[in-house]
Amino acid sequence: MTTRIQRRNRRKILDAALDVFSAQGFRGATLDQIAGVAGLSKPNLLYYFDSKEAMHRALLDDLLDVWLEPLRALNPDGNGKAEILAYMRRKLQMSREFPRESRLFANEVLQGAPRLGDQIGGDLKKLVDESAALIRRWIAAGQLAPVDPYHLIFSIWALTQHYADFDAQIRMIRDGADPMEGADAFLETLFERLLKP
Amino acid sequence: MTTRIQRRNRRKILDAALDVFSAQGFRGATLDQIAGVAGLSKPNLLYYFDSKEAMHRALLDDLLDVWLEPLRALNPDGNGKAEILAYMRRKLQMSREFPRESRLFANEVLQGAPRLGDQIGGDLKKLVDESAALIRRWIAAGQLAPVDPYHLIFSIWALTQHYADFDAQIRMIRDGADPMEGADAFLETLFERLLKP
DNA sequence: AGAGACCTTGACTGGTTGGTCAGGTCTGCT
DNA sequence: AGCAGACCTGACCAACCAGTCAAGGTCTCT
Repeated sequence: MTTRIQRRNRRKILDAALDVFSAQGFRGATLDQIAGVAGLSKPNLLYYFDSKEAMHRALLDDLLDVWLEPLRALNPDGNGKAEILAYMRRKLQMSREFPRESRLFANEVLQGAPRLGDQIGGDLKKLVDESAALIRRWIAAGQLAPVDPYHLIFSIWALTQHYADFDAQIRMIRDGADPMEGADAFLETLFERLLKP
Repeated sequence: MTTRIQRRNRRKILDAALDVFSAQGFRGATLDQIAGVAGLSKPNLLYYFDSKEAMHRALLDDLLDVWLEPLRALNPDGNGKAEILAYMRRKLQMSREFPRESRLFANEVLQGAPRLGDQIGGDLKKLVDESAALIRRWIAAGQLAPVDPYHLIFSIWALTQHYADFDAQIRMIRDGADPMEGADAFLETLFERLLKP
């Protein structure tokens, strides 16, 4: 049974942990930092989670579901090009709404995905393989230009997540303007032209 | 004056540091790991570099020059579309040849570029601004489809570096096959279609 | 109100890490 | 050979860090 206080504090801790892990990486983050952001004492963090690693794992477990939802939402009966464009838009929207999650994921993968290897090799791979097969069917049906489906998926990931992951760089180059200003239109054009049969 | 031994050992240390920093991030890396990879003792590392941070800075200083060289090589008198495509090819080649450097850079930017802020805000921004102006001239001359030059540059960075930075993920999805297999052809098609006037 | 479970924390511990230092070894030069 | 300077290291230190624990505070339910 979980109490009201438990729910509130677990949420506060995970939110703070996401702040810190996504900005510093797993090893760079300290429990003191997380405790500071959460407004709780360090021993109290460890009352709710067994270890620093448990917090990280809890975040990653939640993350993968959310992260893959847009890909799962591809509709096999829809129009190929429209579906891919919609997928791209959803991914871009996620970078806008959940930049911390994007950076958490990026940190993890950059370091070889030591704590995420199983799920990437399992669930994620399966979903990507299925989506690739679906894209191939769309191509065969003439709804999409013939492009490699894997690279197509990777390119959507790369382009959309770049705005969240490299936010600091883009912001400095663009003098602090919203890094994603104009991104929608640009990506729309890019994929429109790439995919036109 | 620098001796032969100094040159050899500095090189060994920076190479080992690049290995470790790019795989673990700055805070995640330890001097013991670097010493192990370099085959030198920890105090010996500190005989050649004042601190852990000095090693990191030395790497970043070297890096930015190499990293921006392809962008500097844009030829204002060349054909716009051909120049951009050539730039993309050079960037992709760099991801292939220098994946560790790419990941070092990604780690740094992901964490807000705390040790690279000045250079990104200075040299890099200046170079990008100039390149963007050049791209606009090419567009005005009808050599290139009218796209936002900043987003065009970002898209090249995103797509090419993704193969180095997210290597672990791509490798798992593609069952260990060379992650960049087919990338050249895919990106060629993508930018060809995007940029055709 | 009172009992009992739940929540919180100051003080501590053992291990790790960046960095120091005194003294020893090697190298290149005459 | 012998010397000066460059190179190297074991032993050490202070700071930091994840995690523990006993003791005290708070909430909830009757």
